[in-house]
Amino acid sequence: MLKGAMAETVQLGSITETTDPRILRSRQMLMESLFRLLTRKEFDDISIQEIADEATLNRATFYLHYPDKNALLQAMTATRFRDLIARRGLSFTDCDGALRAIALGVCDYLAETTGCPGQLAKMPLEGSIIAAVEDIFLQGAAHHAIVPGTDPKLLATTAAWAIFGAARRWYQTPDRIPAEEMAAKIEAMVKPIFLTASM
Amino acid sequence: MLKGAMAETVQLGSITETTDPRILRSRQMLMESLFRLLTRKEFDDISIQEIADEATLNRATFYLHYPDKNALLQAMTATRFRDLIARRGLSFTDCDGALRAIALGVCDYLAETTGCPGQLAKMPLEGSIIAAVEDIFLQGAAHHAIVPGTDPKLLATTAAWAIFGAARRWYQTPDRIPAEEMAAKIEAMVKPIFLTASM
DNA sequence: CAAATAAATCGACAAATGTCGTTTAAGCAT
DNA sequence: ATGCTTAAACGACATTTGTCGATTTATTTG
Repeated sequence: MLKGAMAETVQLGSITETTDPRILRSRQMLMESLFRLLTRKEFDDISIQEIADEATLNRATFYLHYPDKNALLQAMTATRFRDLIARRGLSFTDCDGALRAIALGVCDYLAETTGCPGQLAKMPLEGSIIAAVEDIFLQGAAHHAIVPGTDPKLLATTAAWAIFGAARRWYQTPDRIPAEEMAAKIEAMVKPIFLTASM
Repeated sequence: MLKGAMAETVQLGSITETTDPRILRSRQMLMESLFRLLTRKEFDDISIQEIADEATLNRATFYLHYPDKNALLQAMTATRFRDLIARRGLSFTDCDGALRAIALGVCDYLAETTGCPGQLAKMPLEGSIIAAVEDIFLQGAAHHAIVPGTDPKLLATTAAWAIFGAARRWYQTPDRIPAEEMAAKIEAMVKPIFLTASM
């Protein structure tokens, strides 16, 4: 898979900020197209041609922005999840109960976006959601006194994976408890990770 | 993607045990083929035809057992990781330091199996390794006094994701600390999850 | 405004994917 | 040993994928 120039910018890793309205517009339309199609069909049954058609873009244009379907799903998920968090004004700067609020955000996102719980297994959302949660933690870490021997990145990663894993299990459970209740449980489990001393 | 009969048994979820030597043989050969090919090429660059050829099986036979390449990778990873753990005789029944040993197992598995750290990002190993770790925890839970309000499954899932996430970060880090050292860190972070009271 | 830059379109291509119906042969039960 | 069951092989098919080169069109810069 030779990855091509891909419109100058890269999706994962360090992003060369783009202002070009054409690029922004194309990517946005692709993400919205996929989202719309997902309400009707399963991810696996959606072809890149369909996504391009729905976005009124040429198929080749798709490949100019994303290497494959998964990358688009990834990008879409990251964007939508970040928006959800942003709408709720979570930044971990207002540190109180932020952990619970983030957990709740993940639960809600899974519940409102993913159609069928069984389908979740196939979708590679992990990367995007986990990365977003990780980022929030890291932002928060900047506002805290840094415990000497501790690696904030490792803590953020570990906590993010723990939260996502727990939320995922919750969502896949047949008869779920309320999201709020689950968020409280997650908070209780994950909080101690951050209190890890002597590392 | 109509999933077809798939040789009577299913990969994920409840597995209808098979004794038929033909089935066992085919699956084993496919897993070994993929492993061998992975030492030479990247996962993305391996076609199903190649896997089938390497296994001296027909391509159609592949689809009799796995819906796609990812499912095979998943199965292969689960099998190999379980073997690694089994070779080390880890069962969490010998509870002391088992958590650290499992963390070490995950680190070692990633390091010895995955070729390039950057490639890891694309591979959906999560499901398989995490599921295996989860199982080990659940086995262990059976040997412990069950704390009333606690859900062992949730704890197992959360801890498993935390461990995998941490190990994954470690493996992707350019200049890694020794695996043993990392395992100790992971143990320190994850242990408190199991001590969560009042859930 | 005009020229340079770069994104989007178009058509085409070889390759890979996923699925079928049919045939061959291995495993299993009586 | 005989026959039933079912896995594996085979060949074929329509579709999707990923990539190209060439062209058109939109944006930015000077």
